[in-house]
Amino acid sequence: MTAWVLHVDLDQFIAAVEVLRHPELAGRPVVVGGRGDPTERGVVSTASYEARAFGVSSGLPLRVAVRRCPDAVFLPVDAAHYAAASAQVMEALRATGAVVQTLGWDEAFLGVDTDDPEAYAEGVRASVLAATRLHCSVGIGDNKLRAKIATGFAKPRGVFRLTRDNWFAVMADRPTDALWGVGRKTAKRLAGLGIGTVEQLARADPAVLADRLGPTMGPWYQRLARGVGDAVVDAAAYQARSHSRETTFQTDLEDWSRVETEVRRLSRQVCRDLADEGRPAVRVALKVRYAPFDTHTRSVTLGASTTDPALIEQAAVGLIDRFDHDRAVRLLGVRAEMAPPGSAVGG
DNA sequence: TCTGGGGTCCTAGGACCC
DNA sequence: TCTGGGGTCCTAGGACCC
Repeated sequence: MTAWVLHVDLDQFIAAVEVLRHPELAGRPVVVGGRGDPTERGVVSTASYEARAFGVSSGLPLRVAVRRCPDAVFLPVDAAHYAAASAQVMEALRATGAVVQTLGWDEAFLGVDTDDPEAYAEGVRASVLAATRLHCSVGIGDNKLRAKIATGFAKPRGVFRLTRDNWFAVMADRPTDALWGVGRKTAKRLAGLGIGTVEQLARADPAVLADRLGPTMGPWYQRLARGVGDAVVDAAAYQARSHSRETTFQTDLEDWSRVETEVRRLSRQVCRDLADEGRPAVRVALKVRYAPFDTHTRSVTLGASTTDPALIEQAAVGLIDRFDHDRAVRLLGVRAEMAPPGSAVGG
């Protein structure tokens, strides 16, 4: 028996869940995002494969999506409904006997011991489908990084194995942003160093990477390029380090008395999230995005950790003074950082 | 870009202390 | 004042992920 890491990713999860409760939408382009109104500010959360064929993908502004695919059905995000569907999926995964570490609504790592990981992966796909009527793809790896990247090659409705044996055969000539953890900005910086592919990053001078990308990040990017990563799947319940609530206004706020009203509202929402976990805040931050899209944050460490909503709200409101009241506001956000679990509680 | 909302982690400068 | 060196905390911003 060999230990394997499997990465399970639901296919077009949010769109698929919506089609389950609106069967008449099957086969049509479906776009889920914002409040479901493509004339509003908002972006695409998930597009069905039929919509993706028109160039609609996650993160695209709804106003662009409707231009690219005028016949798409636009639906609002229903977070509670997706969370319920997600819980069913995760339960089906645990029922296979694997150690399950969730990664958001629609992804999980599975730790399994088996001599036939492909058979196990197909069993997972069948179990999830039977329990939820949802399709998923499964990446098989000798660590989390490789399993996660493998899933991209498995989609849709498939299985793919990526290990040290075929890592460079599969990845060597791909762009650096094919790696999990390298995004657009880092890929551009690497390109500036003459590093365009995974193989070039794997072979790059470690001293140059450390000097240009930082003593921690430089070596880490090189480990990514070599497919090196940890293989520990941890089923312990996820403990958030912070909670936040933010709102983009459909029309920019010019009236700063309105800003205070909204900050108080967001603070109370955050406090409810904290209360649900029974954990105190140690720090409060206020985020302001001025029109058109200029974002700033101000924060304060609380004198003592607290669960008192009045104190948290007061801290958030107090931060308003540290912003430019002559500018119009596109977005407001309030975030509370929590004491690490198990630490002493003051106040 | 017409650019959401919920998170995590790293970096870097300044304050402060010994 | 011509003002060292190291450690830690606080803060703001950036990058990335789903």
